[in-house]
Amino acid sequence: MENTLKSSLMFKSFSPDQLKELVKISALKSYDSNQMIFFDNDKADGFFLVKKGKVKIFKMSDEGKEQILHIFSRPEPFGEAAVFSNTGFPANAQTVSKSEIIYIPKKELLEIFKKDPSTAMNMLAVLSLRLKEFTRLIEDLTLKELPERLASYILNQDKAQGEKNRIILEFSKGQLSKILGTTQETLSRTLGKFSKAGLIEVDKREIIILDKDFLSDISSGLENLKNTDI
Amino acid sequence: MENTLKSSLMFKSFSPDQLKELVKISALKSYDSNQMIFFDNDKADGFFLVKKGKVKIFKMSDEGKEQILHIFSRPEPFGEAAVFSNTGFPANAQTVSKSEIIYIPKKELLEIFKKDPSTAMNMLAVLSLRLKEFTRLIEDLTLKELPERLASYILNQDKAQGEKNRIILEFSKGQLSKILGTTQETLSRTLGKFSKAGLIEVDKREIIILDKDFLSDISSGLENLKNTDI
DNA sequence: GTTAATCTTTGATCTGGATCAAATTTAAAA
DNA sequence: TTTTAAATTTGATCCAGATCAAAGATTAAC
Repeated sequence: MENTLKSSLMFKSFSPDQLKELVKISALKSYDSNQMIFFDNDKADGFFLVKKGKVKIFKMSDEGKEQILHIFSRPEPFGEAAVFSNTGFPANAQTVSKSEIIYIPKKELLEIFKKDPSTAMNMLAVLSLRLKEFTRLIEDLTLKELPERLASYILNQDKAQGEKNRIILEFSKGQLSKILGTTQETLSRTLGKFSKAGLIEVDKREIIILDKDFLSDISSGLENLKNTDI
Repeated sequence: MENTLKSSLMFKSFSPDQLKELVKISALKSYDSNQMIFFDNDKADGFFLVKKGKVKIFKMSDEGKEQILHIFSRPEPFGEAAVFSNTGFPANAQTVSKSEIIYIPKKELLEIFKKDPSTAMNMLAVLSLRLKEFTRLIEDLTLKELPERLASYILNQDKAQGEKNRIILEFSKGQLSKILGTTQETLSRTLGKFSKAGLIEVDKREIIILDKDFLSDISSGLENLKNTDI
């Protein structure tokens, strides 16, 4: 647990003693895959940190359509905003795989902030980055078309996985479609289009990048496949 | 200037002395209507607070399409996130009307935080609320249809303007369409549909609410005008 | 290894809202 | 007031992506 806490942006500056104290007030909980952690609007008495596994934060419409805001992995915190605004959680949280989650109660956290104001500054940085990320998400979802978003996703993922021109999708295509703000069917078709155009090769959860330049042009809106006669 | 600062969520707990000190480090600047305050990605050395007028925060695509994230008025702060994440501004800022803006430089602000940690807590609350708002914006833009968003907007605005069943639009319909994530033409048509269905009456920038219940049903997705033969 | 459950793909069709273009209306300037 | 510019409306058409339905492919369970 210490390792996870220490490696997080929030508590990275903690001394061994502070970490010990933090561990004392934290609780560790195991979750199966697809288990709900909290629901939109639930009262928030604390926040969470992923120790193991993956957690998706998402909104859901009455008709059951789902938009994923973010999928968190180790050692990212989630649910923090609700703690400081004294409101309910702003969205739903559910595991995407078997997970272990650290829970840090609000009351004790505020004590820590008092003792060590620099923690609050770290938290400000965390929230600011999150805000910036959401700004980009809004931009992507409202000003860009799906091929653009998909190409960006593939390239980002390639970078994150070590620029091997070959990525393994972290989650199912169904989940991915909900991150990209589309449906399973449309994602499937768009991947198909990319394949036929010779940009990628898809095999189950593996994607091999064949034409990075073109993919990059699509991701920045310079190119599209509309006039490509495939 | 003191009044604006004091009435903001961030500095509401400041003593007269603290306020005086804050005023000393702040700068006041006047802007014409439609003047840019900063651009997406600009380096951020401080943040802003609206003293007078209105400021829109927005993203813009290469093709010139624009999505408004928020329009701020007195005494709301904007551009704060960039200060704490040490990154550029996450979007563009431009006045929507003649405005007066208070500028608070980063370096001095951090000093204040050190002296008075409770300010940092206020800032955490501000950022958290903003985050929650963006979460709702993403939900609205991706999971709801335009009539739903428009009905919500009208009802919210009515509440904000004193529940008089009669609202005056704060800005042009062109701007409004960019808040609602659509185009001028489509907004015009949707307002027209609402009018024909007897829900509202539109006269220039004035909207009179005739059927609040139906409007409310539309805003929560319970109703739509698809089967209404108008 | 067979069966069942889950994911993914493919085909056919539909639709909300965008786009293009032109006419009106409203507001600002001279 | 008249002129000019800007904002808004209306009409015609188009399209990205959703939806519905069904077949195929993977994966997990027994």
